[in-house]
Amino acid sequence: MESGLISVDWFSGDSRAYFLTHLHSDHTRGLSSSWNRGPLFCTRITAKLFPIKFPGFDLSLLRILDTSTWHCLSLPSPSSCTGHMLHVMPIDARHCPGSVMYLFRGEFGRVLCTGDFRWELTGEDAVEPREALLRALNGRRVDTVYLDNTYCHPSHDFPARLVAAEKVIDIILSHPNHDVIIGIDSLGKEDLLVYIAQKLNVKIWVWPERLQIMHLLGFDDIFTTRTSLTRVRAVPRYSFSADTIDALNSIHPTIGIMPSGMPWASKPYDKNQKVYDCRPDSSCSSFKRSGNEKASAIKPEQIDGSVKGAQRKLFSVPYSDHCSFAEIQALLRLIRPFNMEGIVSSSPCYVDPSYYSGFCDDKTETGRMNKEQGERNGRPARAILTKSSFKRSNYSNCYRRKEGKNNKLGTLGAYMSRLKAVRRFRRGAKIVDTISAS
DNA sequence: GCGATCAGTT
DNA sequence: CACAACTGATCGC
Repeated sequence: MESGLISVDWFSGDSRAYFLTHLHSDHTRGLSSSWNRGPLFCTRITAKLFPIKFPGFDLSLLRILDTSTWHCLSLPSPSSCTGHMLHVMPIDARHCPGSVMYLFRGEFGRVLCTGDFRWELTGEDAVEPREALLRALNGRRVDTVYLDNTYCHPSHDFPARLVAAEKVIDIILSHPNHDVIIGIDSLGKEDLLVYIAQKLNVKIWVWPERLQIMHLLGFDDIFTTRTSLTRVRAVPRYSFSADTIDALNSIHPTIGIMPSGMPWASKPYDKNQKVYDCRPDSSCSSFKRSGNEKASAIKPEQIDGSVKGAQRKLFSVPYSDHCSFAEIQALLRLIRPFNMEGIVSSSPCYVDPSYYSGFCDDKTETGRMNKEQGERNGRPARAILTKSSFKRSNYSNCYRRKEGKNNKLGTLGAYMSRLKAVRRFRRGAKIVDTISAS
């Protein structure tokens, strides 16, 4: 007999409590305006944005948690009359407004669910999350981390966002008479836009729904929906293409800036090369390395010969709201997890994070499995994280801690026994508590 | 109408 | 090339 205790970014199953890391749609699968399965924990900012994403949602279900402090929760046990006591600390994930990681402490040990996150090594804002995590762990290790492994590969090497933002400023300044279109999503990249507004002393146009979000986030004077007030406009990324730029250029000279994409991903791994090429003629989505174009450059005409003109006006800047490989390593050095699970496994170069990061103990099942699997398959991937098998199965014991009390985590005989995470259908984890009620 | 799924888009 | 985050079509109920 088993049922769920807590779920993170997973809203379909039956759990005692639900935790949401942030409001991007790939983390809210199963949530809807009519959702009412139980208490839903999130940050104050996420709660504030909830009615926009889910109009009519029963807000009395929301439980707001402050970041960087421990919260003690008593949850009814899924399968026994005794309650479960657990502690949770939300830690600013620096991914998008309201985003957090959750550090849980309970009979199951210490579990960190990162959600999507960025872990920049420099900058004022990076200090508090790091210190909160250090304080919370107090020298202890994390038993299991569910990791945002989006860019968990040595080839994913890109700068801090402030550096990328400076690139954007350079691009705009070198086109003083152009209109500027920046592709963004419904949440995230606000810091970039604010930076542009302040550095260049301009307002920034956003579409009406986005203005509403900006106001909820407390940005009152920077954004506008009046096109006449500014030459800089942020538009929905999915409505933004080379064709759009072409069309706009028939009216007025316009450049486009994509603060994401992943131009750095096409760069072959080479630790001696660190080139961030934002020139338009290196194409909007390719990475040309001086002196060795053959290796990685995708010529504009290879992408679409018909829009070569527009390609020259489209700039890709490596402004990422996910960790670089180095940042993932930095986090892992800090938490020294016994086990880890990636929450994303869609990239073909992707694999289990521990394969590249080298942070799972070789002693652990996870670490050993990865290495064996990698060698067997000739490519470093672990079977349980592949697309086909990842969808609907249970992976009992796949990440059970090997050291300690013979897998027994806690005195009630509770085992952390199952991870469910789904690839692009959802990026969440259900932590299921199995009580061996004999 | 509603959730689940799939096929697209930048 | 393909990512994250998104829209839209289709399905069964």
